[in-house]
Amino acid sequence: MRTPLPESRAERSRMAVVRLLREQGTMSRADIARAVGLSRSTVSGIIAALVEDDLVVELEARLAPAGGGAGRPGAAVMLNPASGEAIGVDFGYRHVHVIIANVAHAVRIAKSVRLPVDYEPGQGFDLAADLVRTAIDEAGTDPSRILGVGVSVPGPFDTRRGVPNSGMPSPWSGIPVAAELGARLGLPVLADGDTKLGALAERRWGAARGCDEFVYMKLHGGVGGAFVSNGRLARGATGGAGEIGHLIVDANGPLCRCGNRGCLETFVGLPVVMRALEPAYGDRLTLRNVITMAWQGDRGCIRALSDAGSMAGRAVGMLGNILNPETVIIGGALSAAGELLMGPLREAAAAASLPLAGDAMTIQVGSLGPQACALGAVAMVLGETDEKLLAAMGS
Amino acid sequence: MRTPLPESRAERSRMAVVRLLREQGTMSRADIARAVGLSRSTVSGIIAALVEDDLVVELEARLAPAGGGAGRPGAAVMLNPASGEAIGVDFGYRHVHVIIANVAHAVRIAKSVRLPVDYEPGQGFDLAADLVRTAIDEAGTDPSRILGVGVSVPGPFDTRRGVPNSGMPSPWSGIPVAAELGARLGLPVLADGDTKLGALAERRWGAARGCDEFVYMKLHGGVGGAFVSNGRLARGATGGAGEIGHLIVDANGPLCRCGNRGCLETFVGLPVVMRALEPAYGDRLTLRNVITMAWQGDRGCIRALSDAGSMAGRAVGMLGNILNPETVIIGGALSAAGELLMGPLREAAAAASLPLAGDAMTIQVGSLGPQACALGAVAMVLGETDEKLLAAMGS
DNA sequence: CCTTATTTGTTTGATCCTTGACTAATGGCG
DNA sequence: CGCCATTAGTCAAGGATCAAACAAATAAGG
Repeated sequence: MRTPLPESRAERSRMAVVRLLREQGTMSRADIARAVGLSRSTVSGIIAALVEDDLVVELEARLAPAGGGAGRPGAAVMLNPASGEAIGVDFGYRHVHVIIANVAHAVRIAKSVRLPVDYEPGQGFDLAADLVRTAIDEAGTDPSRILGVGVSVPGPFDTRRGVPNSGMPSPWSGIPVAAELGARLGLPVLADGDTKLGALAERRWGAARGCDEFVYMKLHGGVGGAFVSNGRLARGATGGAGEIGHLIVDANGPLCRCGNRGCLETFVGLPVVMRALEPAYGDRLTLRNVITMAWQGDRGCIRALSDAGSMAGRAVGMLGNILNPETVIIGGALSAAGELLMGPLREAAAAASLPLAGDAMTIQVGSLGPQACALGAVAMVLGETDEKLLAAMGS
Repeated sequence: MRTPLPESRAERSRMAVVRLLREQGTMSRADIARAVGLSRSTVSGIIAALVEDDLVVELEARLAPAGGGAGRPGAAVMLNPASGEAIGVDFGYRHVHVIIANVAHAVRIAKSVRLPVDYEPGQGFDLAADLVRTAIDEAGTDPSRILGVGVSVPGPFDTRRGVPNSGMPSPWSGIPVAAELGARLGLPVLADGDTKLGALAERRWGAARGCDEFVYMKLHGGVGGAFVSNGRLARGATGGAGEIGHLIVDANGPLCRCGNRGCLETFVGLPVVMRALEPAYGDRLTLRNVITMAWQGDRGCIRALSDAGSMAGRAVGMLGNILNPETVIIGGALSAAGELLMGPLREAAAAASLPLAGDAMTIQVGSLGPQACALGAVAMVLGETDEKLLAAMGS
């Protein structure tokens, strides 16, 4: 009775509800009606059909009514966790992380493998494919229930053409990531840049939950970012929106590989911080060491983190003036330094931003830690996968 | 047969069509169907009803089919120009402009009055109200057919609270602009910041027509801006998004009233340019003089414009890296200098932006000139006014 | 405790919209 | 020139959705 793709109106409504539940987890019928713009009665019918097909389950839990105070509480419904799983793959600059989460957002398994710094993408794909297969195996997931694989790629990503696009020479340039990994796995694959996915994850499940105006800043090997405006992730003309590593914070600063001076990336970012400490501490230091020592009171380590924070804060202040976000989320490895980084960062941001923007802005550490990008990849799959789940529903 | 406000589904569809026609001007039924997501048959019915009510007229003109090549051409329909008019009021920093345009986007009348620099808002409201009444009179407009009045206010504007909000002391701070003018005119009034409205106008009718990723930069008394991302104007948490006057382009530059050094506004902007020329040329110079003399080859004037362009370009380059727009539109009084400003601006922008962003970005002068903000105010009214027109339709 | 106000979920007839088929009008191709 | 492919506009039949009314479930207030 169902045509293959020419989604009927009913099919579209059904999908809108499923997608919403994938993103939001658990809601009442009335919540859903408000969110997708259908009437309560229509949503009731759709939910009944989905329950009939075992795609949705109704919990005994009751949800507080919308008005806050009085009113009959709603019945919580959620996607049947057994109805699908999504895989997130995060290519870091020397790791690959893989997680599997079900449609209820529960992380079923998380694995990780170390790679040499500046590994070749091909090497990464092979390893990631192995890791994904192992994870599927260990989790005991039925491959037919996998909705898709989301991939997080370091650096800017041109979503329209589907390739990494840093604008500078890089081994990742021009590689059709989704196709490469898809060929190795035989699964549908979606790809995007790490910063955009980190922002997506923090917005859906982390510190920026539900926030429609925010900036995500990733202090990691390089410095990247992304921002959400009007509730939608900005991509720009070629996927470069939000990339703030080359914001100029000091016109007389050190030379950057981009050809300018004083880019944010020349002050902040893991290699720069580590190199600053090398003369005094040697080259066996890890970031973890630095943070531990700083907390124990080591003045040099404190200063290194504080310097990075100040410069990042200057950039945050300028971004605040331009984008006027409600909140700024700091992610990436450096964010593990906590207040040692954030104190100076906040101070510098306040100094550099106008009261109009600065007073309205909170700055906080991301709440998802190193899993942020892999979770974002999962969120992308849960948010964008379409027919798969519905096609599996039978008559 | 019609309930007052609980818009039925049909009513909503009807409104969507009307609103689309207000924005787009003239389309075929098939175009409308694609744009609002209804079927051709439904749109046909709606148009028939609107024609019946004299709100829409069908032209003899035929529009080329969508596929480009073959196919039956569509019949052009547009809103009946006699069915409504919108008024735009632009408070400049020493002028008030008023225009009246009909729903077909035709400017029926444009008037302007000069004010002392830094006039009081109250004074401006009184004058503007008089000017609007005169304009309505001269145009012979029936007041009952006026959809609303849009107001452009200089500087940042907090749309959520409906008041100007520069974050710095200003006579406009905290004044409920729409209410003030509405009380004087007895008409529905909408207000927003000049830069946002300029961007809106350039997007709808000007150089950024239909562009979903662009930045608008207004080089005027101060320096302001706005940007569109994902096809939607960014407002930010408190209406400050896009305000780029305090982007720091030279950390060692002159002190700015905002408390930082080297803000864009300390290099570009009318007063700064004029003051730079004062020692050599005296204080009787006007911008118009400067531009004329520059075109005639005066080295000092050329240099003043070129310096402003370079600094603005640096900011454009940085904005390009962050926002990755398809195009950047330069508006405001200074943009009248044309290539004398734009040449150095483009050069500096190219130097400051990464290839990823810079190669994808065109920079051009706005095409609406000094009327941009008033037209944007009209666009806001045409885009956001709702019931008024439909309520007037009778049975 | 009982009433009132509020919100949820369900039912039903009416309405709006779409699907599919048909005709009209054009460009491209042999 | 005549045929085909393509798109626009219209019409009838069948569905999807909604509005209205109702019952159920709670909080707040007397």
